Amino acid sequence: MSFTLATWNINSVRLREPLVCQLLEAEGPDVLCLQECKSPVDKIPMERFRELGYQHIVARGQKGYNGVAILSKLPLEDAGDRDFAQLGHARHVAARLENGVTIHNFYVPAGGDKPDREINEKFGQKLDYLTEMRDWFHSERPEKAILVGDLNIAPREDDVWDHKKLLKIVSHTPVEVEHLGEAQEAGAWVDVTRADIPEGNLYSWWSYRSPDWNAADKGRRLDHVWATPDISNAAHGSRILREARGWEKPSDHVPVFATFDL
DNA sequence: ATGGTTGCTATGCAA
Repeated sequence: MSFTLATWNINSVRLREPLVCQLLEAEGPDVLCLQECKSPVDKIPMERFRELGYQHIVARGQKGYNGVAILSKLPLEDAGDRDFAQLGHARHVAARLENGVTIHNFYVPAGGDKPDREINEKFGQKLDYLTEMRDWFHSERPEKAILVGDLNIAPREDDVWDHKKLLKIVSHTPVEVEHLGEAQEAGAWVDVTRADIPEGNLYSWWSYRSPDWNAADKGRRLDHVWATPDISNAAHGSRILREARGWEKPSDHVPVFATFDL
């Protein structure tokens, strides 16, 4: 059995319902994980998604902020959620496919502007969120699992447009990279995208504030696909749909894909 | 050091 999965920070699922449909029609992933839906679950426009064959939907939402959803052609069951760092935010949901694979969909806190928890509470919350992810994976020891989402950290030098310029910019500071690395290690998660594409710069996000995103290309790889070692060898075909950043009324993030042969 | 843009929702906050 083979299935293709995509992850996309959609930055309002209601505003961008047409773009979600465009992606589902053009690419037809078996599973699409969305973040920043910015919608209560009962206001997610599910009808069009269902018409396109995505009959199975698991979501967590809140008004205006955060929100995660998993749209699937394949049957899946809700596998719960966790409120890491007790923020009361809809930032995680899990679902289980019939083949026993668990999919974790994450939206890690962005962390505010200043990379200093003494003066910026949000940065501390981001680090705490990652620490609690680490502790949970350490106790849980995930198996046959895939973790995707907007992790709001670009860990490698070639995950950003200028490593040195970004060392003090939230999303690429050493302390964040270290926290993310500990969470990854605790679950023995394999970075599927980088296992597939080990060389070269990779970005999944370009700021709205950069006037000519394509020419300037000041991107970061904030969106990730991880898998546990028991299934990571089954992953291939990773790609990042850069062109989606140029679509009409785009999200600032683009979809990241991987295929699993299981 | 600062501002640049977008979305939600009605004013500033979060990203």
